[in-house]
Amino acid sequence: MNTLDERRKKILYAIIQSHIDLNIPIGSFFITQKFQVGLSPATIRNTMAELEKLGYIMQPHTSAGRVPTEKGYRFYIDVLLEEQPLSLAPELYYELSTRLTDTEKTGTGIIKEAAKTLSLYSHCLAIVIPPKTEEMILKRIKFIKYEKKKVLTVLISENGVVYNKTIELEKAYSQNQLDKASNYLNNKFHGLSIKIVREKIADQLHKDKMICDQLISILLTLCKEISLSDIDDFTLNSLAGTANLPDFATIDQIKEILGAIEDKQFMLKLLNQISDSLGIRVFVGMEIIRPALKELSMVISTYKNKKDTSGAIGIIGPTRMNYKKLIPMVEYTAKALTKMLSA
Amino acid sequence: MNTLDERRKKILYAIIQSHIDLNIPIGSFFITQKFQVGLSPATIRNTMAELEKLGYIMQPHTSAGRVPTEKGYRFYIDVLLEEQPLSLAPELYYELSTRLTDTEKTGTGIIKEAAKTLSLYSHCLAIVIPPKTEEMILKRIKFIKYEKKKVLTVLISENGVVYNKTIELEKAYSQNQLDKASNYLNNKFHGLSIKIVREKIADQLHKDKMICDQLISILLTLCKEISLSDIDDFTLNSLAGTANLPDFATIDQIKEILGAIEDKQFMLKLLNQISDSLGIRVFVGMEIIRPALKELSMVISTYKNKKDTSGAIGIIGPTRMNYKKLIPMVEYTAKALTKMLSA
DNA sequence: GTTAGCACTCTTAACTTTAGAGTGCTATTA
DNA sequence: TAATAGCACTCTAAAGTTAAGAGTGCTAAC
Repeated sequence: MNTLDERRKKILYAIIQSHIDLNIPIGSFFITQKFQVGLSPATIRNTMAELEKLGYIMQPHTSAGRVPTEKGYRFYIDVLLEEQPLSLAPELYYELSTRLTDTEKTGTGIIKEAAKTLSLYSHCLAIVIPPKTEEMILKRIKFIKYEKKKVLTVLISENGVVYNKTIELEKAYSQNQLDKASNYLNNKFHGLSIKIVREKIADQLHKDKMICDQLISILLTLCKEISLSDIDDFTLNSLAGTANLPDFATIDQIKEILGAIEDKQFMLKLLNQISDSLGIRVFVGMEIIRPALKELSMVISTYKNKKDTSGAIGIIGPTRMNYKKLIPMVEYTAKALTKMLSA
Repeated sequence: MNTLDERRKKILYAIIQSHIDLNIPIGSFFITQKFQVGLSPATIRNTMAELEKLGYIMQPHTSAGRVPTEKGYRFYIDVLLEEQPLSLAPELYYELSTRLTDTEKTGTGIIKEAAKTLSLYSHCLAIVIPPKTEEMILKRIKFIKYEKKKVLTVLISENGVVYNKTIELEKAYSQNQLDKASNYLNNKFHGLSIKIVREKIADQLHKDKMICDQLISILLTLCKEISLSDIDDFTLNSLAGTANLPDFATIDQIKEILGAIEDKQFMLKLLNQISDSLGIRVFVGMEIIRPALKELSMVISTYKNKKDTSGAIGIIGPTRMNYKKLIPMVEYTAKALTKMLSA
């Protein structure tokens, strides 16, 4: 796929870079002016015709310059940008380090702050997916009774992310019994993930003579109920928290984005898809995800915690976004977040 | 102010109602067709000229029909709509009652659900302001230690709204001490508001010999720290949760709205302003609040709990929104919410 | 292989035209 | 005297026209 000779690469790069900067179709004459390529417009035109035949660029209409196709952007990101070192806007260093440290925030707060900062500097919509609850490492768990059979579960993960979930039990338990249950869990399962806890709990319970029957049933119910279902709140928060809504998108597109993000299934699928390929990932033209998101791209990276599985943080912007600047930006933010969360 | 004779009222009503329905300037001929007013276009034109002189309507340009001014809308809402019974769209009855009851949600969940439903049926942006933490009635309070000096405070209000707040104490306490503190608070102050608790705590403490010194300092710190500062999350959630973004607003306006809503000060001011005048309140042309919100209006109502002070729920939409339908809608939603929360 | 020259295409902006909606004024009617 | 018909007038919005310019592809020359 990356079988383009040097001249073609050079010209393709010039076209895409110029189009990203100026948001206009790029003509042959323009390139001779902006880039010292040592060729005449006519020659460039020939090469452009070839690139067009290969599917990297296209003409909006017969007498216009060329704009990159999705294939073109893909090549630009995968091949052309790889060949040159990407530099990070230095403002972000300072901003992220101060924003993420000076607050005495919980893990959740840090993650949100990172998203806000990212949005501010990228001028895109920032999105965050929190670490999977399933694989979250338990630091503390507490059950608080607040109605006959209703119990509020508070989970605190290793890195300070707090989850609340109300669950309804089959029968009423006293706060005292609930405290026993949470103490038991805290002692036995501290430092393990919910997933593991659920798997081990049956084994453990009947070995441990000290546990009364009620406790068993409480614990089983609890572990069944604690699931991924609270993911949505969190993601949306981080999105809307970004005050500067994108200039690039139409209202319909924003609707579509919000719709997609409200869709839990979608977010989970996305997270799975990217957490396989650790590190940064760029989606060009998101129509695979939703048809209406054709002209949008997403740059997203996983972040990790001390032991937990990763969440994801990234941005959504126009397909012609400034990848050169934004890819390192997302990358750095994810790294900074990882560092802060595992500190 | 409401000194318009019957004919003028009738014609003003016809203009505003038609303009709301069709979003076009309304001409004299149109009115004779749509309303059986028993007058000729010429007569109506005369009346229109008078109404224009009085400032209730205006012409976008010389040869156009008339559109309502803000003063016109104000009059329409305060006088004209008062004179006729407003009816509630019946779908909402069913929808709200099922949505708010069938879920085994906490108070927070109920409030959010109400906002979502409201947004869905009004096609506007729904906003919610949660009840003031200060005056929230305590049902349960719990402190969970999760780092040396860091404590997660979980408050559950009378109506099931859950608040989390991380606080940092001056010295480290054991979970055991914290449990004592929360038990003490639960016993002594159950059913009172945070505000009252704070006021009474000093008195109570030195009377009660059973309390050790550490506990006193914990409690004082806690009550100092628990403030209104967590309001923002909640409001934003409820806003963004509404999937259908408004068709009416420009991107700039949406930005502005989000900006305003992120502004804690603004929300608090707004809440205070409306909670004085219990019940529903309509803001026409919100440029008082933010200049960029000139063409937007807000219909907002307070809702209450068993004993708590009220929060607010409402919608933001175009100035030419369908008040006739939306005012009772917001009103009913607020009432339904009040009912559910105090059940 | 590269380039200059040139005819050709197509878009965009500016200007012109036209139809029609709605008005205000005046004279007329009940 | 209040209501109305008639009419000239104004202004907008849509459609049509024109002209400039940007960029191309092709061909012939270097």
